[in-house]
Amino acid sequence: MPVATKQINDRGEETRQRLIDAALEIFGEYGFQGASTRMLADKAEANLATIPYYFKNKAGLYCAAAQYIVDRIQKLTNPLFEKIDEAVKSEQLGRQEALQLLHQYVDVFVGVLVGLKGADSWASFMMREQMHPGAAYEILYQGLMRRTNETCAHLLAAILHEPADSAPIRIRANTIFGQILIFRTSRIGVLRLCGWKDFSGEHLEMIQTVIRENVDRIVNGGI
Amino acid sequence: MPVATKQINDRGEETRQRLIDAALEIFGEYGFQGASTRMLADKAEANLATIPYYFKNKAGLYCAAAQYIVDRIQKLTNPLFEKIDEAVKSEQLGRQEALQLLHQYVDVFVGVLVGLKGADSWASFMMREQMHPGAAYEILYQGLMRRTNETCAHLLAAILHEPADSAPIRIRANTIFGQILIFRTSRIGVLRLCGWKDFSGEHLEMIQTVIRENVDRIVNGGI
DNA sequence: GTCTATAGTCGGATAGAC
DNA sequence: GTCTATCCGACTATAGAC
Repeated sequence: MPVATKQINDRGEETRQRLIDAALEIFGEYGFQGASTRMLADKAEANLATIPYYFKNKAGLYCAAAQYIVDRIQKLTNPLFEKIDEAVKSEQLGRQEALQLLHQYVDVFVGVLVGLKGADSWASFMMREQMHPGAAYEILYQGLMRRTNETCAHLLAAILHEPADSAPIRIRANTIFGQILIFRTSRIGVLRLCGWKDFSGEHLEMIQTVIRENVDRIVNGGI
Repeated sequence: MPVATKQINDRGEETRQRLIDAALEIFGEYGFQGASTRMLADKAEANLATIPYYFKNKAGLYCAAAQYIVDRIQKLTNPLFEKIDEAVKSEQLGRQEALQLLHQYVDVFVGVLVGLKGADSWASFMMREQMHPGAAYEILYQGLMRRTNETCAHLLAAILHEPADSAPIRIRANTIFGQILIFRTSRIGVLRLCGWKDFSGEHLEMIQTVIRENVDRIVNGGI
């Protein structure tokens, strides 16, 4: 490929990526309807007409942003998911090993949901779609939520000796995830209640420790 | 007061209330920016100009809707809050009694957050403000969140013999609330994962039972 | 207290130059 | 691939009749 062509392509790819970065922030803050194409283009330092050029329309950019979130989070969670899948499939998953994997599950999601810097807009984006499914809901559900829940359910099933798709296991998987999620969905309120400025360092560790303890107690009470 | 005057006032009050009802639904679904005054007026079957007349502007209606949510939820939670406050102040709050009150706390909030019909728009409204505080945040925080968290913290403090404002207690109070909240914030996803159509009857009872069990195990593990 | 009419602004999308 | 210019519809808020 000639150098000139490659440079042109790269310039286009950069503009495309700047639009997605801007979309995450702007859609995250104002929602689909609240965000205007002018805000998006300004934030990306791109021309207004580049949005229909690269993404067909505003909704196309919205879906591209959702897919970007899915890809980025999958990179953080997939190593653990694959490890757990393998352990579950091997059918030799002991109680202690499963509990240890559950601890890692908690750690990974506390890291991603509570600790990850710059994930505020990702979280807003996802929670909006959860509360009011729109064009990007299916992308997020299929790409993230389903596997996240099923992985936790499989671990609980191994520990509590119940089928992974039974209602009590599904519910309990959600109560575990909910203990982490609240520090994201109610982040500002929780920080204020605790008198903290952010969830960093020791605060993050405390949250992790408490939730790990809770999880231990929840699954051990069911012996 | 002459009958004629009263009738006029009532008609005005009715219009005002219809606007607030519409505001809860429309703002809940589309957010502040996504909702248009035309949608609001149409839904309320009121004239467009009644919005600035009664609430000064769109933001005024938004805040009035927030205050309405606070008032309605307080009516559902205050009886329990007052009972708990009294028990805590009496300084004779035993472990068993505190645990029983904690069960009632779970039941009330599962009822309000998960089971309450027509609360979808209330929840959307509140979660939006949580994620991106706007004009109504202070109304919701002072009116609902603060007391909800503090009440749970006081009960945990009585059971675990720690100060109510210590970080571990505050965190644990949030992990308990988070177990309930997820069934609201991720309602659609959870229903889909469980293969349910709604959270009614036996499903609601199962959620309540699992969370109660979890709470028992969490606080009893800390002996 | 409610209505119509309208002013003034901002929205998404497109056409066509470069 | 990026830009300017522009169309046209939708928006909030107000003025003034009833």
